[in-house]
Amino acid sequence: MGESRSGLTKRPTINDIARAAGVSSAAVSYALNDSPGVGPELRKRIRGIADELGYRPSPLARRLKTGRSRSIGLLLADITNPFYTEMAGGAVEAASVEGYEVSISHLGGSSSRLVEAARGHVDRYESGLLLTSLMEGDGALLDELRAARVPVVQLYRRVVDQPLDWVGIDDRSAAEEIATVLLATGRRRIALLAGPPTSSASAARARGFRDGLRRAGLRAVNEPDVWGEITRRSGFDRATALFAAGTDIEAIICGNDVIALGVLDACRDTGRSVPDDLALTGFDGMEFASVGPLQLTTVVVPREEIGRRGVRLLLRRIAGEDHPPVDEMLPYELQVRTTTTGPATGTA
Amino acid sequence: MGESRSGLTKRPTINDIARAAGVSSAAVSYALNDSPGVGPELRKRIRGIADELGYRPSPLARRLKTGRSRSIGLLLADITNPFYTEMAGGAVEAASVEGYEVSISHLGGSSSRLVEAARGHVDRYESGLLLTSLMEGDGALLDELRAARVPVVQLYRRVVDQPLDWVGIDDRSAAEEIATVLLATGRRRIALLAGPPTSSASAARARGFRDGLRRAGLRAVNEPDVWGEITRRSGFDRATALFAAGTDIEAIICGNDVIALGVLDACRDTGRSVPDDLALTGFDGMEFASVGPLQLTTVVVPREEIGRRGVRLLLRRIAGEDHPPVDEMLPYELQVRTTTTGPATGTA
DNA sequence: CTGAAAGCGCTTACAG
DNA sequence: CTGAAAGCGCTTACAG
Repeated sequence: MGESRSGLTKRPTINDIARAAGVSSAAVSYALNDSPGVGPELRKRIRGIADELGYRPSPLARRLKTGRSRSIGLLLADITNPFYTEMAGGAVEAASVEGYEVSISHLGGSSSRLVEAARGHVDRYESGLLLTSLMEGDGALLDELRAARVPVVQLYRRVVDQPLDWVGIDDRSAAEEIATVLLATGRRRIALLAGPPTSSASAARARGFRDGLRRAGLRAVNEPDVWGEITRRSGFDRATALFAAGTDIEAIICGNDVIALGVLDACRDTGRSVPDDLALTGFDGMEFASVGPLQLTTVVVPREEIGRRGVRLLLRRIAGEDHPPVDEMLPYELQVRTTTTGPATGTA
Repeated sequence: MGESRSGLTKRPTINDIARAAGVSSAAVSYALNDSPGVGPELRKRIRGIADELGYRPSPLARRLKTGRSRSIGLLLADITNPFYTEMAGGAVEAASVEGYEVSISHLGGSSSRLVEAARGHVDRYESGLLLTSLMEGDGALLDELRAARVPVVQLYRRVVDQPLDWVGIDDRSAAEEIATVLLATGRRRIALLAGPPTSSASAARARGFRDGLRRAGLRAVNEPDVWGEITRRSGFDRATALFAAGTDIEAIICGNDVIALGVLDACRDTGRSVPDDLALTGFDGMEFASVGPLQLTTVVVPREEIGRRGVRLLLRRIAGEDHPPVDEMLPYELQVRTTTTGPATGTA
């Protein structure tokens, strides 16, 4: 201690204020934090000096000392995926209302970084975690977090049998509904391009699609090879393969809107028109599902609301509420648009 | 309420290891950080104990002590906007290669939070900042950061006259090119729906569009009211107004793809078909610019690469390189697609 | 009401 | 080569 250093941009600390005010640094801390321990006029004087010096508290020091923070972590597998960034937007908004900030990390598509990212948040004393894009294999991480008593909420995807809060929609029901809508147009020869079975959401949707078909006495023409990635590329490849195989298809049910985009690419390449030659359904209700000539029949998932609810659930856990795991199912909206209307080729 | 220490799960610290090994905590620090100060066999023993205890260093303590971090901050005005999240993806990737992490913050659309978010990164000893969505009015923040000697790189948008690194494309030239492509189809009565003039990118694009028109002896039919927001809503509203005013238009040049989406909505509502009734150009080259029947003529901005280059520029500054501000202009790609082809109504 | 002291978990000159 | 000590910037029992 003693001499002040002449750093180029040494920021003022609590000690600088204390020195200027002729009090202890503890008094400064009390004054700045509305804690008892200093009288009103001293408090005022200290605050004046703090303002004058342009003092900003060090969040690092505070966290280190208290072991707490008004901050939650949000893990994004791919920051480029609007499905999850919209949840993030809702989460940030809801958190900010409660005076929490959310620290977002992006795994760059490599799920092997999930564990290390989650630990990073814990190591920074984040008070809870919002987890997205969970896969079946992530149970070990959830076990670890639970053992460490870190509050966690699963957003949309989940790991089965984990006693942890979750918020999402009833994927199975929604999927059954959209299949039913499609069947009502008379199409019978239907292919199914689902997501990966390791995603709880994709699995539930596939179950619903199949339930819907079964109730009409049908099964997808490409059973059991219905699983794949939820990328545009995968949709394109799988649709192209179906077309090339000469399978006579009247409709394709897609596990999500992005897959449907890939199918549309394949239709364009093969000169098929939608819905005349081929009907199509998506899932998610992304913004691009409705642009100009393209009007995809889909299920609108309330993504922002999922983010907001996730935060609220998490904050209750952070506050110490102790109750059995909550499953929060939000309402969804079925959007029936032009990719399933228009002339049906089938006769039902 | 009150303080609930996560007591149950006390994480091991350097001191626990020291105690277990019968050495000082300093020795542990040396051993774990490859610093000299401990012999090889002691080092090995200490590491063994650390592993055994499941030790993870506290990033907070380290930052606080050293005042440094291998972490950079990335500010996103809106995490929901794919134009910028793709830059973020590139940035995270490039940073990770160099052993840096990037801490992403989202301002929820409120640019008043920009200053506070930027300060937050600085307060956390982030070693540099990647700034996006900068507007003309953000000069004061940049001044402050420069005074504080915080390395900064501007991504895409910039504030004029700021002696700071920047990476982007030549918006003016690209805009002139796309206007020229449109003019080559014979359309003469053209409207311009630009972004806000306070965005350096929107302004440069507008300049380029106008240059292109001027070279053909034309000006936009809606001059000088060409400015607006870069939202789908704004595109819809502005196009609807033009249509309602009965202005005879053969084409609309849009400041970006999202605006073009709104124009497409308006075309759909008014029964106009693209490009027969109305030609259309976008800008950005977003993924949704090319889905099935919609094939928008646009300029593809290398978004990921901008993120990567931004990181590299920033890391050089962090490493202490001292040279005049760099303007890094990346190549772009003109995508001429169906919204400008097809029957021209004009005669050139 | 007030202040001195200890300590969060590290790193790093500095002596031995 | 080794370890003791100081300190990063805070907070919070604790004693006066």
